[in-house]
Amino acid sequence: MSYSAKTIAGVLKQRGYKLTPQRRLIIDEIIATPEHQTPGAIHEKVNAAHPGIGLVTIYRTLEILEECGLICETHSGHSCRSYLMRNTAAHHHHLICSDCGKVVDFGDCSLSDLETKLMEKSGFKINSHLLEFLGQCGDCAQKVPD
Amino acid sequence: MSYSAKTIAGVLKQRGYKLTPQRRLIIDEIIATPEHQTPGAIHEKVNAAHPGIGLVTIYRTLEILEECGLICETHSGHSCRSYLMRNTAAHHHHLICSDCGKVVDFGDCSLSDLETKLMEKSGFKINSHLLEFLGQCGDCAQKVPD
DNA sequence: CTGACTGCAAATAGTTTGCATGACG
DNA sequence: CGTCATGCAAACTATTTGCAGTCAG
Repeated sequence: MSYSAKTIAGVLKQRGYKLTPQRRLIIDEIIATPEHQTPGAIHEKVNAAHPGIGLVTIYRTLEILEECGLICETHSGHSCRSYLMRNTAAHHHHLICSDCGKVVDFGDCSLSDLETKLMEKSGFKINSHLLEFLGQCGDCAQKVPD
Repeated sequence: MSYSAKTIAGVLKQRGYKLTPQRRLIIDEIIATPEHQTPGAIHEKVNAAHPGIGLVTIYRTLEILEECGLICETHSGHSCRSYLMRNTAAHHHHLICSDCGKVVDFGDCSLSDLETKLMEKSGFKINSHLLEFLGQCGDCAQKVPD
C-alpha cells in the first residue's frame, strides 16, 4: 500500500498545514484510487460524495501534497497534469495503462550507464530524467477489444 | 542539420497540403531554432518579422507538421506542449537543457531489457515509452551563475 | 482568538471552432 | 476554378487570483 491517511496527516501537520475535512476527503480519494487522475476528476468524485467542495480547493490541496512529495505528476499524452499517490519516496518511474489508467511504479531504471554515456557525448550535465512506459496492463490486455 | 525546407515542402505536397507563405515562415522559424518552442513563442517570432499571421495558423500548421512526423513534442516541466524540429524520423528521445532550452536527440536508448523485465514483472504489455533527460547543456553549465 | 483554509466569482492562459474571404495548384 | 488555408472573433477548457466569511488549532 501507499501512504496511509495518518502518515499524510502527520506530514501536513509537520509542515504547518491544517488538516481540514476537505483535505481529508481529497487525500482519501487519492489513496483509494490507484490510477492517476486530473484535478477535475478528483473534484467530481469528491463532490459526488460530499457536494460543496470547490475545484479551487482541489488545486490548492494538490499543490500542497505535491510540495510535500506525497503525490506526483504524470505526463502521458496531451492532457498532462494528472496526479497520483506516491507509493515510495524514492526516485521512480511509471508504467501507465493506456486503457484503464492504472499506474505501476518502478524504481529499477537502469539508466545510469546511458546517462553517463550521454553526458560524455553531448556535454550535457544531466540532472534528472522523466521516464514513462505506456501500454496495457494485464487486465486490459486480456479483454478482447470489441 | 535537420530536414531542409525543401524536404518539408515536399512532404507536405505529397500529403496534399498546400505550401502557403505562412507555412513557409513557420517552417523556417522551426528550422532556424534548435530549441523547442511553444506555439505562442513561434507566433511571436514569426509575427515580429511578418505581422498579420494568426496564432490559429500556427496551431494548425504545427498539427499538420506533427502529423507528418516532421516535428515532435516535448513534455518537460509544467508547460508541456512545445514543439521542435525532428532531426530523425526514427524512434528517439530528448535531452533538454533546463537553462536555454536546447534539445539534443538521441536514439540509443537501451531500454529493451528493462522493458522486457517490466513486462514480465508487471504483466503490462508495453507499447511505447517517453524518456527525457533534463540538465544543462555544455554552454550553460560553463556559465557561472550570477 | 488568529491565521490559515474555503468557496465563489472573476481573471488569465492556452487551445479550438465557425465562418467568410482569399490564395494555391 | 474548386478546394484548402487564413484570420478574426468567439467559444471552451484548464488554471489562478482576489476576497470575505469560516474554521482548525
